[in-house]
Amino acid sequence: MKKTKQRNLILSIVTESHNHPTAQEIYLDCRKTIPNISLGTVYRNLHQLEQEGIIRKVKLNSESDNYDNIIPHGHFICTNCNGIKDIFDIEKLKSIDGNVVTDYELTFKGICKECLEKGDLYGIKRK
Amino acid sequence: MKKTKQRNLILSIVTESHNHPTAQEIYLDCRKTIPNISLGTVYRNLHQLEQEGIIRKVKLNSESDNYDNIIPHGHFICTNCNGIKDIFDIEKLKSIDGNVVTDYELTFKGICKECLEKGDLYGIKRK
DNA sequence: AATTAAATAGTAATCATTACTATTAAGGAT
DNA sequence: ATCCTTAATAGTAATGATTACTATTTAATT
Repeated sequence: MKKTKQRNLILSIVTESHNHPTAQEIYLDCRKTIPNISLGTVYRNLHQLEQEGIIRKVKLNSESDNYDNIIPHGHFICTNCNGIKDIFDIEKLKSIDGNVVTDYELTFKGICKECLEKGDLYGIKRK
Repeated sequence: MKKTKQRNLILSIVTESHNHPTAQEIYLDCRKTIPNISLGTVYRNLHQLEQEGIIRKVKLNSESDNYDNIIPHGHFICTNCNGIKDIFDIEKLKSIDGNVVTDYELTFKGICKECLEKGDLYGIKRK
């Protein structure tokens, strides 16, 4: 992976903004620095950086995907103002730091019991 | 909300399948019973049923949204076979029922502290 | 400086979702 | 049971996010 100013800029926007930006938002932000950057370049780099485990894609409230740093944390979405906060403490479910929790969504990833038992790892069924 | 055979069918597919189907999958399943059902009808009913709190939209691995029953539970996605399991027990993070957990995503929803303090509820900022 | 392969900009294509419109059919009133 | 009103539907067109494609540029190596 070659170093380019486009990739560095995209990476810094995702990791330093703490705003969970979408590809479109990253694109607009990039254009302040590199006015003729291509939207395709933004998408391609987001995929590559995600593949390398340098950033991660998260699915929040918006139609489009959001991108975030890889520090493990959850998110709190206010259903009133649509604001999003990072949550590092998962102990108190009814109320977190004064925010009232009315709903949550939890998704784990890993290797399922059946694949482990069969030894069917990295097989052709992999997406 | 009037009762229609299309809506009943869509609802039963979402709540009885336990497969977290996408709109497309629900559409194809519906066509076995109502061959000329419209894809728009599927989307419209999914939205209405979601608004009524009868079903919920979840964001899993696929490009498109998935639909699920409203019984509170998390999901376990196998990164090897892409299978999805419902998770009702959230105690053991490293290993759940024999599945190895390597990653997770947690999203809360509710009303944030700031909105509560301002009394800014159901305001114009609402999405 | 010359070379090579990866990366880019710009554009076209794809796919999920939404919008639109004329027609159909619930469900209440007569 | 028939009429009436309005929501719901089927079918199609439009939108918007993402991906694919291609000629050109550029990072990194010789």
